[in-house]
Amino acid sequence: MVPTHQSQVISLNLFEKIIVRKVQAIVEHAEQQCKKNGVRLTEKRKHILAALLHSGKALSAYELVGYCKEQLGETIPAMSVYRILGFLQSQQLVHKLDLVNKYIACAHITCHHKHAVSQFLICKQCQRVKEINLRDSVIHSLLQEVYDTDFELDSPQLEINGLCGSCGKMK
Amino acid sequence: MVPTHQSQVISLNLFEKIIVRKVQAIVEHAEQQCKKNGVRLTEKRKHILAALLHSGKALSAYELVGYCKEQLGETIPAMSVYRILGFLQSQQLVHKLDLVNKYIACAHITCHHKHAVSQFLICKQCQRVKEINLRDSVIHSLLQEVYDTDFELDSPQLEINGLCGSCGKMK
DNA sequence: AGGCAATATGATATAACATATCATTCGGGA
DNA sequence: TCCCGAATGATATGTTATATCATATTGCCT
Repeated sequence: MVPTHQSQVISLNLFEKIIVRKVQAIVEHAEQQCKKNGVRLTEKRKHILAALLHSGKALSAYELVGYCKEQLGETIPAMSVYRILGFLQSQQLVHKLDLVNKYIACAHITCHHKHAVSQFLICKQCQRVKEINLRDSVIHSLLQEVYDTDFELDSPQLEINGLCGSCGKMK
Repeated sequence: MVPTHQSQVISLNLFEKIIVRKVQAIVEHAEQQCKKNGVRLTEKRKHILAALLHSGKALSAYELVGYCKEQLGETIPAMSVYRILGFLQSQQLVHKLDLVNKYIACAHITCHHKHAVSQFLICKQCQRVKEINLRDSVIHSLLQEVYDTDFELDSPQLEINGLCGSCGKMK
């Protein structure tokens, strides 16, 4: 069933409201975490984190500058964005994807358990990113094999290019 | 036993000669391969490939510009280096390491068997790179698990940061 | 050999990503 | 309230990469 234009608008608005509320909740959670760690999640930092959460995808530093300008009417210098991203990374609230030079909000901010190092599947078509945790057995054999070649890994963060389900189907 | 200065010099020269000869052999092999594929490995392209092989590590495009200038007395514009790197990648003679924005000669140019997609272990201290091939079983379970999350990988090229054996020992 | 088409390279400009450094402002405790 | 340290702003510059048009080289066909 194809929805009418009218119903699309309504459901998009609803959807948007739900997202905004979710983002707020996550940001507040992050703020508490920061307080616990003796650091501050300032307004600017909240804006950047919220922007990443809201966009739902990986953004470059300069894309974040644009996002803040357009969505929040706030001009944040690129230098500040980089500093803030650095801070958010130090708090594990954001991860950098070196494969595409973009930044993404951690998918596990509100998880209470200590979360493992993640693997990232990056869709090279729509740029959406899925943060997954491979099974321990896979990680373990990977680490073991790398260790056997006389290399030490600090962490099994992996970034892998591919096509997500929906882009794959469109081929 | 600590070698004398004199013997060090001699062995370094010897070592260097052996390396140079090896590089030549690999470049010639690459040239034959290219001919077979109906493309040309021009002088400039040979220089870039040889520079990568000779350095034994991953280099950025601009580092290659410097290398050619210093070692070969030849000034190649950065634009050309990028184009040549693109060509070499298309021929699988060079791989790009997105994690560090550098380029490395393929470790298997002279192998006759059709070679698999590789994994790269990148030492974040000395920048040396080890190109390995994980066991099929590991790759297979990795691919399977990614597939289960509704993602398609085009290739299991992995880039992993860590410390190589010798840098690890120095810690 | 001569000329044509395709390929390769040069030159120049500019975009995209990132850091260094010094100045200014903000926030919270004595 | 004043002071200190943390955060942000402003400016400059470094690094990585691509776009585009001009020139040169190569291989091929006649």
